[in-house]
Amino acid sequence: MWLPIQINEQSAEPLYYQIEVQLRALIVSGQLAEGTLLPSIRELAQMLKCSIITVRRVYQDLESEGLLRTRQGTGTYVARVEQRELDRHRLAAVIEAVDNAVTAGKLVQCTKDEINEIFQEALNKHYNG
Amino acid sequence: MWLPIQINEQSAEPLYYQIEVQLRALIVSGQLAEGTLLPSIRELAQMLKCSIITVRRVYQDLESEGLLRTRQGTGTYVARVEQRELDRHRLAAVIEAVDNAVTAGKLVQCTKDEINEIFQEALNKHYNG
Amino acid sequence: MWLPIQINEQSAEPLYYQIEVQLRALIVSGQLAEGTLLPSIRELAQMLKCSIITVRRVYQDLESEGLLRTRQGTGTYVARVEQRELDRHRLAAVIEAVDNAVTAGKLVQCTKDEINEIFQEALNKHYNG
Amino acid sequence: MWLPIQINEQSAEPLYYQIEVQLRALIVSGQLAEGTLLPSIRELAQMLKCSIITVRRVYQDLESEGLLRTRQGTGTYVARVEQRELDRHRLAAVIEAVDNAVTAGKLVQCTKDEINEIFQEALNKHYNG
DNA sequence: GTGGTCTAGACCACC
DNA sequence: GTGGTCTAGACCACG
Repeated sequence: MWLPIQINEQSAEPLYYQIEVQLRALIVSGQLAEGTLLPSIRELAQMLKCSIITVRRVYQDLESEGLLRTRQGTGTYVARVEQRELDRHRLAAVIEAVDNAVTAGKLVQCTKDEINEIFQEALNKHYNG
Repeated sequence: MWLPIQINEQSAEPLYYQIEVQLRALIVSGQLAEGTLLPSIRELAQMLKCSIITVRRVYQDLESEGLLRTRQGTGTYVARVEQRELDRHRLAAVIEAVDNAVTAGKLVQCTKDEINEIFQEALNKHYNG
Repeated sequence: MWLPIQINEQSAEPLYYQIEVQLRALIVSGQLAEGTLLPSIRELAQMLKCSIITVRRVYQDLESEGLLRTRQGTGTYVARVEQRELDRHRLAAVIEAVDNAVTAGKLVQCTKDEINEIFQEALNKHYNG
Repeated sequence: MWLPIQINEQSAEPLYYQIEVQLRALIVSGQLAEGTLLPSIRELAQMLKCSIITVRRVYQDLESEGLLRTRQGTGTYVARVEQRELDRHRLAAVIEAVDNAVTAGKLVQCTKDEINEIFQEALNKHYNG
């Protein structure tokens, strides 16, 4: 089984965190359906060329968030989560990132229009580019 | 001399980083004019209730960015920076934060409208709230 | 032949252990009489939708406790056990679980009354609810 | 700084779990007040004669439960938690253990009186013994 | 000094 | 085969 997860060696972000963010996104956006069996820890470690321990941490963190479910001897599955909870998870990270951006703008005394312009530019770059 | 810098103990961001961001914003947005004498390292550390080491790091970082200038025995001043350079600095952090937010949105497959709505909400919260 | 054994997929307890506890309870409480022929390993595995290995482990464990007896080619039977031995088995698990509960209460400095109240509530929930 | 934590080498319970249970109990029962600085990871590892990693896991788990707060370079503190939340934490483990005990009793068809008797015995043993 | 990340590798329990 | 625990040790970031 293959997962669309990219690791950026250059990034300052910890390895485990990069993986976590992307795997969480796959789950909460419904690209990995409830009940899906994920690759084993060893497999994913090999795929991502990182240590078993790093993958273990990812699975463990997401399990403690209630998004994954592991059973010894069986494997790791996408957990059953209420739709409402899923939506909350899905938008939480976005809302926080947007809030950070606006806060950064206010800090350097951007006007509402000024920051909105920057935002529309970014939006066009990502969605039309 | 007082500086409008707030430290958030709860935040996961390192102390030095929180201070750096805010002090940089004060400079590049013109709230601290060229030539202004900043508090001494010891004074600022006392004001912010943090370690001297932390403040030293902030001053050093901003000096290496060319925003501050330290004179032996006199103190630390806001450096002379070209207006063009200043503008670049001013918007750089905002642009990056905005880009992060849009990237986060794309990761969980938000539509352009969906993320725009979140953004307008944040904008209203911060500017009209 | 049907056995009233429930598997809880959500529980952290290993599969084999859940089955063992319930099957043991059926025997020591007399709900499965001495000499009763149990389902074959394959049958029970099918009934419980679990692995044959898991059921084999259960039968082996209970046989080594002297509660089951396997005859080559015939099947697995409830063994002959002295009444005294049966009673000991029957209460052993309960006594241990109760002891754990009281220990947990002491750990967080519950008073005798406090923990007794919790216990009476649980008792009412299970027996009158 | 000393912490009243006992490790049972013989127990089947994982090391990290034994430590977690006891440290959590110290916090939620108020024996470690809000804001208390805990021993450093290295210190506690030495005190308990276990690996640094084991202690790290304990601190990390309790932090993700919101009971601890760590800051790099500073140390690990008892977090600020609402009293209501604290009470919930405090009794949750007890309620669960008591429920398990009653369930175990029902499984072997104990009467209400029978299990109550076992419970009162345990209570007397622990509190008057 | 503190905690945070990542590694390699051993051994056990479960299915 | 699977995940779970525990170890030792290196290196980095923060204060």
